[in-house]
Formats: sequence, structure tokens, C-alpha cells
Amino acid sequence: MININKKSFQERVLELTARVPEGRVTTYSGIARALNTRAYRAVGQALKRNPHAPGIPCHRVVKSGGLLGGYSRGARKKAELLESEGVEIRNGRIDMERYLWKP
DNA sequence: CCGATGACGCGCC
DNA sequence: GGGCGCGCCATCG
Repeated sequence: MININKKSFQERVLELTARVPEGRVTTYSGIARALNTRAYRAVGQALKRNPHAPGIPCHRVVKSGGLLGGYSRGARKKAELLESEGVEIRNGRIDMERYLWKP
């Protein structure tokens, strides 16, 4: 644990992700911007490298533009989870105007 | 310290 | 619409 700051970048990412309400989604770049940075790629890595996060709905984090993006347990599973929460998915895409949640 | 990686984003062909 | 390339920045080796 090389915790340089009080809260690592990762922890902030997870914290924000945990705030996303059910039936809503947020984006990698959105999270990065909320943290006042442009490390959207690092955001993805943070989620991937932390499958430990129980209670962190990482599946609610999607790409900008509505594409699902990746998921440690499979993109398929990600789509299922989102749909089960009420998020409609058309041809692998989400209507961002309707489901995007902003911090 | 430096080079490579990556669940990305966006412009361009 | 699909595919390619470059840029972004925290982590890893």
C-alpha cells in the first residue's frame, strides 16, 4: 500500500462509483472530470484492478457515447446487470440523455 | 527513474 | 457505419 495521499486516486474513483444510483450510469471521463483530472484511462484500470470492491457497482460505469465498455466479469454480464436495474440497452448502447448521472 | 499498459475519448479516413 | 491512430494520465514492472 503506497498511500501517498490520504486518499488514493483509486479510492476516489470507487467512492464516486458507489454514488451512482440504481438505474443510472456514469462515464469514465465523467468520473475523471469530477476528480479534476483527465485520467479516464486510469479510471478504468482502477475499477479493473479492484474486483475486491464489494458494494461498488462498477457495471454502472460506461463509455461516453453510450457504449458499455469493459467489465472484469464480461461485457455480457455488465449488460444484464444494467438491464436488470432498468437501464434500456439498444444494440449494445445506452441512451445517455436519459440515464447518464452526473456527480 | 523510465518504459509499457490500459474496463478510454475523439478526430479522421 | 467501421476501423486506425494519437493523446490522456495513474499504475505496474
